Amino acid sequence: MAGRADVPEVIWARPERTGRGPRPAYTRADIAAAAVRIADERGLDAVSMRHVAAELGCGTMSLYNYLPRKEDLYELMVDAVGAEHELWEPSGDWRADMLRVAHQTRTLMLRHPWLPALMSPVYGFSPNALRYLEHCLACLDSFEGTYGTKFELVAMLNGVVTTYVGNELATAERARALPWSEEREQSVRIAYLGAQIATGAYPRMAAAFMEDSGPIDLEAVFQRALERVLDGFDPTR
Amino acid sequence: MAGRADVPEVIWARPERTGRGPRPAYTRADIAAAAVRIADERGLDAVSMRHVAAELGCGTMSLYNYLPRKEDLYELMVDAVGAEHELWEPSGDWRADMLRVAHQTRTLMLRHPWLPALMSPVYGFSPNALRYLEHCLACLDSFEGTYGTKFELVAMLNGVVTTYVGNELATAERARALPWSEEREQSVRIAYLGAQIATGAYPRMAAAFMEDSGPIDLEAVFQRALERVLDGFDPTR
DNA sequence: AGCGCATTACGTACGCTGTACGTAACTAGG
DNA sequence: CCTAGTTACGTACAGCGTACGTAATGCGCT
Repeated sequence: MAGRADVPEVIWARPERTGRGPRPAYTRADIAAAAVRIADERGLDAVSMRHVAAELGCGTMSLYNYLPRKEDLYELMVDAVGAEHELWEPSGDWRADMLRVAHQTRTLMLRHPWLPALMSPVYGFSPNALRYLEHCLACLDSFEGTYGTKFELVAMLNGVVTTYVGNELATAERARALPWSEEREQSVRIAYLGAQIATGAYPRMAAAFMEDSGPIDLEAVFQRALERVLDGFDPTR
Repeated sequence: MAGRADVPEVIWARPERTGRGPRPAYTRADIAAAAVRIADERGLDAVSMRHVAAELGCGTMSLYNYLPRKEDLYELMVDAVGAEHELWEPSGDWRADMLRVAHQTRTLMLRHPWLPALMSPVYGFSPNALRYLEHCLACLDSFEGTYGTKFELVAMLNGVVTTYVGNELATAERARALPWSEEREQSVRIAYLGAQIATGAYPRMAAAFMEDSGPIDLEAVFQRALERVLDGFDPTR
Protein backbone atom coordinates (compact mmCIF):
# COMPACT_ATOMS: atom_id res chain seq x y z
CA MET A 1 0.00 0.00 0.00
CA ALA A 2 1.48 3.31 -1.03
CA GLY A 3 0.60 6.74 0.32
CA ARG A 4 -3.06 7.66 0.36
CA ALA A 5 -3.90 11.30 0.24
CA ASP A 6 -7.57 10.48 0.52
CA VAL A 7 -7.44 8.75 3.88
CA PRO A 8 -7.97 11.25 6.68
CA GLU A 9 -7.63 8.60 9.35
CA VAL A 10 -5.82 9.74 12.48
CA ILE A 11 -2.31 8.34 12.34
CA TRP A 12 -2.27 7.48 16.04
CA ALA A 13 -5.20 5.15 15.49
CA ARG A 14 -3.37 2.99 12.97
CA PRO A 15 -1.00 0.39 14.39
CA GLU A 16 2.67 0.92 13.69
CA ARG A 17 3.03 -2.67 12.58
CA THR A 18 0.50 -5.25 11.45
CA GLY A 19 2.69 -8.34 11.59
CA ARG A 20 2.73 -9.49 8.01
CA GLY A 21 5.53 -8.79 5.56
CA PRO A 22 9.17 -7.78 5.99
CA ARG A 23 10.23 -6.07 9.19
CA PRO A 24 10.05 -2.29 8.77
CA ALA A 25 13.51 -0.78 8.76
CA TYR A 26 12.47 2.23 10.82
CA THR A 27 10.06 3.23 13.54
CA ARG A 28 7.81 6.26 13.59
CA ALA A 29 10.14 7.64 16.25
CA ASP A 30 13.09 7.32 13.84
CA ILE A 31 11.21 9.20 11.15
CA ALA A 32 10.00 11.88 13.53
CA ALA A 33 13.51 12.34 14.91
CA ALA A 34 14.96 12.72 11.43
CA ALA A 35 12.35 15.30 10.48
CA VAL A 36 12.88 17.23 13.73
CA ARG A 37 16.64 17.22 13.16
CA ILE A 38 16.17 18.69 9.68
CA ALA A 39 13.67 21.30 10.86
CA ASP A 40 15.92 22.37 13.74
CA GLU A 41 19.00 22.67 11.55
CA ARG A 42 17.68 23.83 8.21
CA GLY A 43 14.18 25.15 8.89
CA LEU A 44 10.71 23.83 8.29
CA ASP A 45 10.89 24.37 4.52
CA ALA A 46 13.73 21.84 4.33
CA VAL A 47 11.41 19.16 5.73
CA SER A 48 10.45 17.48 2.47
CA MET A 49 9.73 13.80 2.00
CA ARG A 50 12.92 13.54 -0.07
CA HIS A 51 15.11 15.15 2.55
CA VAL A 52 13.67 13.13 5.41
CA ALA A 53 14.16 9.94 3.41
CA ALA A 54 17.74 10.95 2.62
CA GLU A 55 18.37 11.69 6.31
CA LEU A 56 17.14 8.19 7.14
CA GLY A 57 19.03 6.65 4.23
CA CYS A 58 16.02 5.18 2.46
CA GLY A 59 14.08 5.84 -0.73
CA THR A 60 11.61 8.67 -0.76
CA MET A 61 8.57 6.56 -1.42
CA SER A 62 9.39 4.15 1.38
CA LEU A 63 8.17 6.78 3.81
CA TYR A 64 4.68 6.27 2.51
CA ASN A 65 4.66 2.86 4.12
CA TYR A 66 4.72 4.65 7.46
CA LEU A 67 2.74 7.80 6.69
CA PRO A 68 -0.27 8.15 4.42
CA ARG A 69 0.32 11.91 3.97
CA LYS A 70 2.98 14.48 4.59
CA GLU A 71 0.63 16.21 7.00
CA ASP A 72 1.06 13.20 9.28
CA LEU A 73 4.79 13.78 9.32
CA TYR A 74 4.06 17.15 10.91
CA GLU A 75 1.86 15.42 13.45
CA LEU A 76 4.72 13.08 14.30
CA MET A 77 7.10 16.00 14.69
CA VAL A 78 4.83 17.88 17.08
CA ASP A 79 4.32 14.74 19.13
CA ALA A 80 8.05 14.02 19.19
CA VAL A 81 9.05 17.36 20.68
CA GLY A 82 6.06 17.14 23.00
CA ALA A 83 8.04 14.45 24.78
CA GLU A 84 10.43 17.20 25.90
CA HIS A 85 7.76 18.66 28.14
CA GLU A 86 8.80 18.22 31.74
CA LEU A 87 5.82 17.10 33.81
CA TRP A 88 6.09 17.81 37.52
CA GLU A 89 4.01 17.09 40.58
CA PRO A 90 1.34 19.82 40.74
CA SER A 91 2.02 22.35 43.48
CA GLY A 92 -1.58 22.96 44.49
CA ASP A 93 -1.38 26.52 43.13
CA TRP A 94 -2.95 26.23 39.71
CA ARG A 95 -1.99 29.76 38.70
CA ALA A 96 1.68 29.21 39.39
CA ASP A 97 1.58 25.84 37.68
CA MET A 98 -0.13 27.14 34.55
CA LEU A 99 2.36 30.00 34.32
CA ARG A 100 5.14 27.45 34.54
CA VAL A 101 3.49 25.35 31.83
CA ALA A 102 3.23 28.35 29.55
CA HIS A 103 6.83 29.40 30.06
CA GLN A 104 7.97 25.87 29.43
CA THR A 105 6.01 25.75 26.20
CA ARG A 106 7.63 29.00 25.13
CA THR A 107 11.08 27.55 25.86
CA LEU A 108 10.18 24.50 23.82
CA MET A 109 9.12 26.70 20.92
CA LEU A 110 12.31 28.74 21.07
CA ARG A 111 14.26 25.48 20.93
CA HIS A 112 12.17 24.32 17.95
CA PRO A 113 11.25 27.52 16.10
CA TRP A 114 9.10 25.67 13.57
CA LEU A 115 6.73 24.50 16.27
CA PRO A 116 4.27 27.42 16.30
CA ALA A 117 3.72 27.05 12.56
CA LEU A 118 2.62 23.44 13.08
CA MET A 119 0.43 24.09 16.10
CA SER A 120 -2.61 25.44 14.24
CA PRO A 121 -3.82 22.13 12.86
CA VAL A 122 -3.85 20.46 16.29
CA TYR A 123 -6.55 17.93 15.75
CA GLY A 124 -5.32 14.46 16.59
CA PHE A 125 -4.76 13.52 20.21
CA SER A 126 -1.19 12.34 19.94
CA PRO A 127 0.27 10.32 22.83
CA ASN A 128 2.33 13.19 24.16
CA ALA A 129 -0.54 15.60 23.68
CA LEU A 130 -2.58 13.35 25.95
CA ARG A 131 0.17 13.27 28.57
CA TYR A 132 0.48 17.04 28.37
CA LEU A 133 -3.25 17.56 28.68
CA GLU A 134 -3.51 15.20 31.61
CA HIS A 135 -0.72 17.08 33.31
CA CYS A 136 -2.48 20.41 32.76
CA LEU A 137 -5.67 18.97 34.20
CA ALA A 138 -3.71 17.71 37.18
CA CYS A 139 -2.32 21.21 37.72
CA LEU A 140 -5.90 22.47 37.57
CA ASP A 141 -7.16 20.14 40.30
CA SER A 142 -7.08 23.14 42.61
CA PHE A 143 -9.12 25.19 40.11
CA GLU A 144 -12.80 25.61 40.90
CA GLY A 145 -14.66 24.78 37.72
CA THR A 146 -15.91 22.14 35.33
CA TYR A 147 -13.63 20.19 33.05
CA GLY A 148 -15.21 22.14 30.23
CA THR A 149 -13.86 25.37 31.69
CA LYS A 150 -10.48 23.77 32.33
CA PHE A 151 -10.24 22.73 28.70
CA GLU A 152 -11.12 26.25 27.64
CA LEU A 153 -8.41 27.61 29.91
CA VAL A 154 -5.76 25.27 28.56
CA ALA A 155 -6.85 25.95 24.98
CA MET A 156 -6.69 29.71 25.41
CA LEU A 157 -3.36 29.63 27.20
CA ASN A 158 -1.88 27.43 24.49
CA GLY A 159 -3.33 29.64 21.80
CA VAL A 160 -1.92 32.80 23.33
CA VAL A 161 1.49 31.21 23.84
CA THR A 162 1.56 29.98 20.25
CA THR A 163 0.50 33.36 18.88
CA TYR A 164 2.97 35.35 20.95
CA VAL A 165 5.98 33.11 20.44
CA GLY A 166 5.07 32.76 16.77
CA ASN A 167 5.20 36.52 16.38
CA GLU A 168 8.37 36.71 18.40
CA LEU A 169 10.06 34.13 16.19
CA ALA A 170 8.76 35.60 12.94
CA THR A 171 10.14 39.00 13.90
CA ALA A 172 13.52 37.54 14.78
CA GLU A 173 13.61 35.48 11.60
CA ARG A 174 12.75 38.49 9.45
CA ALA A 175 15.56 40.50 11.01
CA ARG A 176 17.97 37.61 10.47
CA ALA A 177 17.07 37.09 6.82
CA LEU A 178 17.50 40.70 5.72
CA PRO A 179 19.86 41.17 2.78
CA TRP A 180 20.50 44.70 3.99
CA SER A 181 20.96 46.01 7.50
CA GLU A 182 18.16 46.04 10.02
CA GLU A 183 18.49 49.82 10.34
CA ARG A 184 17.93 50.24 6.60
CA GLU A 185 14.74 48.18 6.82
CA GLN A 186 13.59 50.03 9.93
CA SER A 187 14.15 53.37 8.26
CA VAL A 188 12.12 52.34 5.21
CA ARG A 189 9.25 51.28 7.43
CA ILE A 190 9.45 54.35 9.64
CA ALA A 191 9.50 56.56 6.57
CA TYR A 192 6.40 54.87 5.16
CA LEU A 193 4.59 54.86 8.47
CA GLY A 194 5.60 58.45 9.11
CA ALA A 195 4.22 59.50 5.74
CA GLN A 196 0.93 57.79 6.45
CA ILE A 197 0.65 59.33 9.90
CA ALA A 198 1.59 62.71 8.48
CA THR A 199 -1.59 62.66 6.40
CA GLY A 200 -3.46 63.26 9.63
CA ALA A 201 -5.81 60.37 8.98
CA TYR A 202 -4.58 58.44 12.01
CA PRO A 203 -4.40 60.86 14.94
CA ARG A 204 -4.39 58.16 17.63
CA MET A 205 -1.67 56.17 15.88
CA ALA A 206 0.32 59.40 15.77
CA ALA A 207 -0.24 59.96 19.47
CA ALA A 208 0.70 56.38 20.19
CA PHE A 209 4.04 56.78 18.44
CA MET A 210 4.66 60.00 20.36
CA GLU A 211 4.17 58.12 23.63
CA ASP A 212 7.59 57.33 25.04
CA SER A 213 7.34 53.70 26.05
CA GLY A 214 11.04 52.89 26.23
CA PRO A 215 12.47 49.69 24.77
CA ILE A 216 10.01 46.84 24.37
CA ASP A 217 10.71 43.89 26.63
CA LEU A 218 9.18 40.90 24.84
CA GLU A 219 9.52 38.69 27.89
CA ALA A 220 7.55 41.20 29.97
CA VAL A 221 4.86 41.52 27.31
CA PHE A 222 4.53 37.75 27.30
CA GLN A 223 4.30 37.58 31.08
CA ARG A 224 1.62 40.28 31.17
CA ALA A 225 -0.39 38.46 28.51
CA LEU A 226 -0.33 35.25 30.58
CA GLU A 227 -1.36 37.04 33.76
CA ARG A 228 -4.28 38.63 31.96
CA VAL A 229 -5.50 35.36 30.52
CA LEU A 230 -5.34 33.75 33.95
CA ASP A 231 -7.08 36.78 35.50
CA GLY A 232 -9.90 36.27 33.04
CA PHE A 233 -10.40 32.74 34.36
CA ASP A 234 -9.66 33.35 38.02
CA PRO A 235 -12.89 33.09 40.06
CA THR A 236 -11.21 34.75 43.05
CA ARG A 237 -10.38 37.93 41.13
CA MET B 1 12.64 44.34 -13.43
CA ALA B 2 11.32 40.85 -12.75
CA GLY B 3 10.36 39.36 -9.40
CA ARG B 4 12.95 39.57 -6.67
CA ALA B 5 12.79 36.98 -3.93
CA ASP B 6 15.67 38.65 -2.12
CA VAL B 7 13.97 42.01 -1.55
CA PRO B 8 12.13 42.00 1.78
CA GLU B 9 10.94 45.56 1.28
CA VAL B 10 7.42 46.24 2.54
CA ILE B 11 5.15 46.35 -0.48
CA TRP B 12 3.15 49.29 0.84
CA ALA B 13 6.30 51.38 0.85
CA ARG B 14 6.91 50.98 -2.87
CA PRO B 15 4.88 53.20 -5.20
CA GLU B 16 2.37 51.49 -7.42
CA ARG B 17 3.60 53.39 -10.44
CA THR B 18 6.88 55.20 -11.13
CA GLY B 19 5.92 57.04 -14.30
CA ARG B 20 8.29 55.60 -16.87
CA GLY B 21 7.37 52.87 -19.34
CA PRO B 22 4.04 51.56 -20.63
CA ARG B 23 0.93 52.05 -18.54
CA PRO B 24 0.40 49.02 -16.28
CA ALA B 25 -2.64 47.04 -17.38
CA TYR B 26 -3.79 46.32 -13.83
CA THR B 27 -3.81 47.87 -10.39
CA ARG B 28 -2.87 46.22 -7.13
CA ALA B 29 -6.55 46.27 -6.28
CA ASP B 30 -7.31 44.27 -9.46
CA ILE B 31 -4.74 41.67 -8.55
CA ALA B 32 -5.88 41.46 -4.94
CA ALA B 33 -9.51 41.11 -6.02
CA ALA B 34 -8.64 38.30 -8.42
CA ALA B 35 -6.72 36.45 -5.74
CA VAL B 36 -9.50 36.91 -3.19
CA ARG B 37 -12.06 35.64 -5.71
CA ILE B 38 -10.00 32.49 -6.30
CA ALA B 39 -9.42 31.90 -2.59
CA ASP B 40 -13.10 32.34 -1.78
CA GLU B 41 -14.25 30.01 -4.53
CA ARG B 42 -11.53 27.36 -4.72
CA GLY B 43 -9.58 27.69 -1.49
CA LEU B 44 -6.22 29.16 -0.56
CA ASP B 45 -4.27 26.36 -2.25
CA ALA B 46 -5.72 27.42 -5.60
CA VAL B 47 -4.12 30.85 -5.21
CA SER B 48 -1.03 30.29 -7.35
CA MET B 49 0.69 32.89 -9.47
CA ARG B 50 -0.50 31.03 -12.57
CA HIS B 51 -4.12 30.92 -11.51
CA VAL B 52 -4.20 34.56 -10.47
CA ALA B 53 -2.62 35.56 -13.78
CA ALA B 54 -5.15 33.44 -15.67
CA GLU B 55 -7.98 35.04 -13.69
CA LEU B 56 -6.67 38.45 -14.73
CA GLY B 57 -6.03 37.30 -18.29
CA CYS B 58 -2.32 38.03 -18.36
CA GLY B 59 0.90 36.04 -18.41
CA THR B 60 2.14 34.52 -15.19
CA MET B 61 5.36 36.44 -15.05
CA SER B 62 3.66 39.76 -15.61
CA LEU B 63 2.53 39.63 -12.01
CA TYR B 64 6.11 40.04 -10.93
CA ASN B 65 5.99 43.59 -12.23
CA TYR B 66 3.55 44.33 -9.46
CA LEU B 67 4.74 42.00 -6.71
CA PRO B 68 8.31 41.06 -5.87
CA ARG B 69 7.23 37.86 -4.10
CA LYS B 70 4.17 35.69 -3.74
CA GLU B 71 4.13 36.47 -0.04
CA ASP B 72 3.19 40.02 -1.01
CA LEU B 73 0.15 38.71 -2.82
CA TYR B 74 -1.05 37.38 0.51
CA GLU B 75 -0.43 40.78 2.05
CA LEU B 76 -2.57 42.35 -0.68
CA MET B 77 -5.36 39.84 -0.07
CA VAL B 78 -5.48 40.49 3.68
CA ASP B 79 -5.55 44.22 3.06
CA ALA B 80 -8.26 43.88 0.43
CA VAL B 81 -10.73 42.07 2.68
CA GLY B 82 -9.75 44.42 5.50
CA ALA B 83 -11.69 47.04 3.56
CA GLU B 84 -14.85 45.11 4.42
CA HIS B 85 -14.50 46.08 8.05
CA GLU B 86 -17.32 48.41 8.99
CA LEU B 87 -15.98 51.24 11.12
CA TRP B 88 -18.56 52.96 13.30
CA GLU B 89 -18.61 55.92 15.62
CA PRO B 90 -17.33 54.65 19.00
CA SER B 91 -20.10 54.31 21.58
CA GLY B 92 -18.09 55.38 24.60
CA ASP B 93 -18.29 51.84 26.02
CA TRP B 94 -14.97 50.32 25.02
CA ARG B 95 -15.98 46.84 26.15
CA ALA B 96 -19.06 46.75 23.97
CA ASP B 97 -17.16 48.21 21.05
CA MET B 98 -14.31 45.73 21.29
CA LEU B 99 -16.79 42.86 21.49
CA ARG B 100 -18.42 44.18 18.35
CA VAL B 101 -15.04 44.47 16.64
CA ALA B 102 -14.21 40.88 17.52
CA HIS B 103 -17.54 39.53 16.30
CA GLN B 104 -17.18 41.48 13.09
CA THR B 105 -13.72 40.03 12.55
CA ARG B 106 -15.14 36.57 13.06
CA THR B 107 -17.86 37.23 10.50
CA LEU B 108 -15.21 38.45 8.07
CA MET B 109 -13.21 35.27 8.61
CA LEU B 110 -16.23 33.07 8.07
CA ARG B 111 -16.87 34.91 4.79
CA HIS B 112 -13.20 34.43 3.79
CA PRO B 113 -12.19 31.14 5.40
CA TRP B 114 -8.59 31.46 4.23
CA LEU B 115 -8.07 34.61 6.29
CA PRO B 116 -6.92 33.06 9.58
CA ALA B 117 -4.18 31.16 7.76
CA LEU B 118 -2.76 34.42 6.43
CA MET B 119 -3.04 36.36 9.66
CA SER B 120 0.04 34.92 11.37
CA PRO B 121 2.61 36.83 9.35
CA VAL B 122 1.01 40.21 10.05
CA TYR B 123 4.01 42.42 9.79
CA GLY B 124 3.40 45.19 7.32
CA PHE B 125 1.09 48.02 8.22
CA SER B 126 -1.22 47.87 5.23
CA PRO B 127 -3.55 50.81 4.57
CA ASN B 128 -6.62 48.99 5.82
CA ALA B 129 -4.73 47.60 8.79
CA LEU B 130 -3.95 51.19 9.75
CA ARG B 131 -7.59 52.22 9.41
CA TYR B 132 -8.64 49.22 11.47
CA LEU B 133 -6.10 49.93 14.18
CA GLU B 134 -7.05 53.59 14.33
CA HIS B 135 -10.66 52.54 14.73
CA CYS B 136 -9.80 50.17 17.56
CA LEU B 137 -7.85 52.92 19.29
CA ALA B 138 -10.82 55.25 18.86
CA CYS B 139 -13.05 52.63 20.48
CA LEU B 140 -10.54 52.49 23.33
CA ASP B 141 -10.60 56.23 24.02
CA SER B 142 -12.77 55.41 27.03
CA PHE B 143 -10.24 52.85 28.22
CA GLU B 144 -7.98 53.92 31.07
CA GLY B 145 -4.47 53.01 30.03
CA THR B 146 -1.43 53.79 27.91
CA TYR B 147 -1.36 53.25 24.18
CA GLY B 148 1.06 50.43 24.91
CA THR B 149 -1.64 48.62 26.87
CA LYS B 150 -4.22 49.38 24.19
CA PHE B 151 -2.00 47.82 21.54
CA GLU B 152 -1.57 44.77 23.73
CA LEU B 153 -5.33 44.52 24.13
CA VAL B 154 -5.98 44.74 20.40
CA ALA B 155 -3.19 42.28 19.65
CA MET B 156 -4.48 39.73 22.13
CA LEU B 157 -8.08 40.08 21.02
CA ASN B 158 -7.07 39.66 17.39
CA GLY B 159 -4.90 36.70 18.26
CA VAL B 160 -7.67 34.97 20.17
CA VAL B 161 -10.19 35.61 17.42
CA THR B 162 -7.82 34.27 14.79
CA THR B 163 -7.01 31.18 16.83
CA TYR B 164 -10.63 30.38 17.65
CA VAL B 165 -12.07 30.99 14.23
CA GLY B 166 -9.11 29.19 12.67
CA ASN B 167 -9.90 26.12 14.76
CA GLU B 168 -13.59 26.46 14.02
CA LEU B 169 -12.94 26.57 10.28
CA ALA B 170 -10.38 23.78 10.34
CA THR B 171 -12.85 21.52 12.11
CA ALA B 172 -15.60 22.32 9.65
CA GLU B 173 -13.27 21.83 6.69
CA ARG B 174 -12.09 18.48 7.99
CA ALA B 175 -15.67 17.26 8.39
CA ARG B 176 -16.51 18.47 4.88
CA ALA B 177 -13.52 16.80 3.21
CA LEU B 178 -14.08 13.34 4.65
CA PRO B 179 -14.28 10.57 2.02
CA TRP B 180 -16.33 8.55 4.47
CA SER B 181 -19.07 9.64 6.82
CA GLU B 182 -18.43 11.86 9.79
CA GLU B 183 -19.81 9.18 12.10
CA ARG B 184 -17.26 6.69 10.80
CA GLU B 185 -14.44 9.13 11.51
CA GLN B 186 -15.85 9.99 14.92
CA SER B 187 -16.11 6.34 15.83
CA VAL B 188 -12.49 5.70 14.84
CA ARG B 189 -11.36 8.60 17.01
CA ILE B 190 -13.57 7.63 19.94
CA ALA B 191 -12.31 4.07 19.73
CA TYR B 192 -8.69 5.22 19.79
CA LEU B 193 -9.27 7.74 22.54
CA GLY B 194 -11.29 5.23 24.52
CA ALA B 195 -8.49 2.68 24.27
CA GLN B 196 -5.97 5.22 25.51
CA ILE B 197 -8.17 6.28 28.38
CA ALA B 198 -8.88 2.65 29.24
CA THR B 199 -5.19 2.17 30.02
CA GLY B 200 -5.83 4.21 33.16
CA ALA B 201 -2.93 6.53 32.40
CA TYR B 202 -5.20 9.54 32.00
CA PRO B 203 -7.67 9.52 34.90
CA ARG B 204 -8.63 13.20 34.57
CA MET B 205 -9.18 12.92 30.83
CA ALA B 206 -11.43 9.98 31.62
CA ALA B 207 -13.34 12.00 34.18
CA ALA B 208 -13.61 14.89 31.74
CA PHE B 209 -15.21 12.67 29.14
CA MET B 210 -17.61 11.35 31.74
CA GLU B 211 -18.71 14.89 32.53
CA ASP B 212 -21.98 15.53 30.74
CA SER B 213 -21.52 18.90 29.13
CA GLY B 214 -24.26 18.71 26.51
CA PRO B 215 -23.69 19.79 22.93
CA ILE B 216 -20.84 22.26 22.39
CA ASP B 217 -22.02 25.70 21.30
CA LEU B 218 -19.05 27.17 19.41
CA GLU B 219 -20.60 30.63 19.40
CA ALA B 220 -20.93 30.55 23.18
CA VAL B 221 -17.37 29.31 23.62
CA PHE B 222 -16.18 32.18 21.47
CA GLN B 223 -18.21 34.73 23.42
CA ARG B 224 -16.86 33.43 26.74
CA ALA B 225 -13.31 33.63 25.44
CA LEU B 226 -13.78 37.27 24.46
CA GLU B 227 -15.33 38.18 27.81
CA ARG B 228 -12.41 36.61 29.62
CA VAL B 229 -9.82 38.43 27.56
CA LEU B 230 -11.58 41.73 28.21
CA ASP B 231 -11.90 40.86 31.91
CA GLY B 232 -8.15 40.40 32.01
CA PHE B 233 -7.69 43.97 30.79
CA ASP B 234 -10.59 45.60 32.59
CA PRO B 235 -9.25 47.84 35.37
CA THR B 236 -12.75 48.09 36.92
CA ARG B 237 -13.06 44.34 37.44
C1' DA C 1 6.91 -27.53 6.36
C1' DG C 2 5.58 -24.75 2.99
C1' DC C 3 2.27 -22.06 0.52
C1' DG C 4 -0.12 -17.55 -0.09
C1' DC C 5 -0.41 -12.97 0.32
C1' DA C 6 -0.05 -8.69 2.77
C1' DT C 7 3.60 -5.66 3.48
C1' DT C 8 7.99 -3.31 2.70
C1' DA C 9 11.19 -1.03 -0.42
C1' DC C 10 11.92 2.02 -3.98
C1' DG C 11 12.55 3.71 -8.96
C1' DT C 12 10.06 6.25 -12.25
C1' DA C 13 6.95 9.63 -13.62
C1' DC C 14 3.36 13.33 -13.55
C1' DG C 15 1.51 17.59 -12.61
C1' DC C 16 2.16 21.39 -10.01
C1' DT C 17 4.73 25.12 -7.73
C1' DG C 18 7.64 29.78 -7.38
C1' DT C 19 10.55 32.37 -9.92
C1' DA C 20 15.22 33.54 -12.63
C1' DC C 21 16.22 35.09 -17.08
C1' DG C 22 15.96 36.93 -21.78
C1' DT C 23 13.56 39.53 -25.27
C1' DA C 24 10.35 42.63 -27.48
C1' DA C 25 7.22 46.55 -27.18
C1' DC C 26 6.43 50.85 -25.21
C1' DT C 27 6.55 55.61 -23.13
C1' DA C 28 8.04 59.51 -20.17
C1' DG C 29 12.10 62.65 -19.08
C1' DG C 30 16.28 65.12 -20.56
C1' DC D 1 14.05 62.99 -30.62
C1' DC D 2 16.52 59.79 -28.22
C1' DT D 3 17.32 56.72 -24.60
C1' DA D 4 16.72 54.62 -20.39
C1' DG D 5 13.65 52.38 -17.53
C1' DT D 6 9.33 49.72 -17.42
C1' DT D 7 5.82 46.45 -18.83
C1' DA D 8 4.61 42.05 -20.85
C1' DC D 9 5.41 37.39 -21.24
C1' DG D 10 7.48 32.88 -23.11
C1' DT D 11 10.77 29.60 -21.71
C1' DA D 12 13.14 27.00 -18.39
C1' DC D 13 14.67 24.99 -14.00
C1' DA D 14 14.70 23.04 -9.61
C1' DG D 15 11.88 21.37 -6.27
C1' DC D 16 7.60 19.58 -4.36
C1' DG D 17 3.87 15.73 -3.00
C1' DT D 18 2.57 11.52 -4.39
C1' DA D 19 0.29 7.82 -7.82
C1' DC D 20 1.75 3.64 -9.64
C1' DG D 21 4.27 -0.59 -10.76
C1' DT D 22 7.55 -4.17 -9.52
C1' DA D 23 10.58 -7.04 -6.76
C1' DA D 24 11.74 -8.93 -2.39
C1' DT D 25 10.38 -10.38 2.10
C1' DG D 26 8.55 -13.03 6.02
C1' DC D 27 4.20 -13.91 9.09
C1' DG D 28 0.03 -16.77 9.57
C1' DC D 29 -2.44 -20.62 8.15
C1' DT D 30 -3.18 -25.05 6.46
